Amino acid sequence: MAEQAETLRRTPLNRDRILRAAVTLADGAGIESLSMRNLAQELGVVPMALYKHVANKDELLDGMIDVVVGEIEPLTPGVGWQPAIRRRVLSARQVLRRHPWASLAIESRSTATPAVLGYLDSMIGALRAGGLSADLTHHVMHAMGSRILGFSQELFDASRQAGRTGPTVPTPPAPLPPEVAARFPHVAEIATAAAHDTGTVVGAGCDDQFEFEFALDLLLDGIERLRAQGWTSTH
Amino acid sequence: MAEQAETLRRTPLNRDRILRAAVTLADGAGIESLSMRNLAQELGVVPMALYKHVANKDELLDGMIDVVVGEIEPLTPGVGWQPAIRRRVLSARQVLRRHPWASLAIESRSTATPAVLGYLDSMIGALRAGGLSADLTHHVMHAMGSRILGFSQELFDASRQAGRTGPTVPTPPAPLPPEVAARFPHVAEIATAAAHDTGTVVGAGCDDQFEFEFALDLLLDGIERLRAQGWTSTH
DNA sequence: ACCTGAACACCGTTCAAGT
DNA sequence: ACCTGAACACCGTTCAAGT
Repeated sequence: MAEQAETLRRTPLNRDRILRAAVTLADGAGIESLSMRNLAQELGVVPMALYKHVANKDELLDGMIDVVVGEIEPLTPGVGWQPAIRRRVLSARQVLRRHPWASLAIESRSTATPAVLGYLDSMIGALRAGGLSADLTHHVMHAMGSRILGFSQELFDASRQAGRTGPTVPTPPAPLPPEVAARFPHVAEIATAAAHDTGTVVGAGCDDQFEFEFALDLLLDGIERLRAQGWTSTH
Repeated sequence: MAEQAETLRRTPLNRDRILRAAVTLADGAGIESLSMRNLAQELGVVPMALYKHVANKDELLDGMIDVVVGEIEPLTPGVGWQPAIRRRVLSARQVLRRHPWASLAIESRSTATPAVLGYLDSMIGALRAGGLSADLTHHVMHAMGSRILGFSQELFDASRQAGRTGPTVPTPPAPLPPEVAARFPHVAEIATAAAHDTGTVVGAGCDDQFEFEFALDLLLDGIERLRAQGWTSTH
């Protein structure tokens, strides 16, 4: 990283270079290490130089989110709405797993950037083209929520832990301590009964591919059923 | 608030009083106003005095989350698993709407506190008592995700905005600007086609009761269908 | 006109001095 | 032993001084 800053020191600073460096820094050292001062140091530049290209830290985060959203694969043409949405959401999930800080950053923002709006626009277009009414599509977009961008809000998500370096260092499974298991027997039963490869219900590695696809298909199948029934909201 | 600090100044400091004051401060002034220094001032106490009762700010936040979770109504006995879960999740939603900072705080934590574990334990118990296998229950808990605690992760949630004072000051509807509508026609169609009482798909007030219940019932109905089919995971 | 060091108004937390 | 002021190591951002 030091030699990276070295080689880049004399190439002129611009918004794109700042955003890419910020994403790399957040990926590697965690979002809590991303300060204007740290980022400037990484770029071999005085902190105030950043403010020529981004108005403030919020705008920096918006730009970082747009970089991430730009990595999501475009929609596959020529397939039904359900596989089209399914593939793209799973692509978004792969991207979000490469940038573990991004989901929390997106949630904290609450204002849509142009890149995010463009992403949503194409998703809505795919649903409409698949025969869903505007009314149903509206509710479906709500019901899918953050899953549209490839992340479900699990109650306890190991990738959210501070200082995590992402999928290159998989979090070790956290076994349920005996005193916890005794106090919360139902949690314990569930944790052991269906424990898959690397985790437990309260431990790490549980937001894995299977759980995500289970929830995704539960939603997509329910939506397809509503579409086939010609469902409309009554209010 | 000043006179509140006045009357409480001489009553001895304890963990409970700190947590309640912290929740009130976060409710009223927003989570970004909750600093150890501000909280101490609100309690008429020197900042360092807090550290006698909470180890650090993270533990303070854990305690605040437990206060909030403690406000959720217990399970209704004597009804089927579906209405039981439904009622409690909707109760949790009411609670979370009183404390808009809580959902983001819960998401950022990632380690379960005893109160949260107790809540999850009783929910799992209700599902198991309703005839769901341990295997299905495990996946269901994942699929429900944060919705179990009464909040869905909407892509854009107005209540997440900094400085919001909660449901007492409802956020005004944000109409879609014409240039945005022109650039993202599908978003515009959805926003206008199914716009309900106070909002648009990218504006405020969209995470309303209807959308939440729509998604909740989509999941609960899908789950009931799996249960009736005797669904088991194949992996 | 551009760049940048110092400064401002904050943080959470440590630590040593005072009682 | 307890309490607490000052201090430390940070923040994001403003602003004025230097080129």
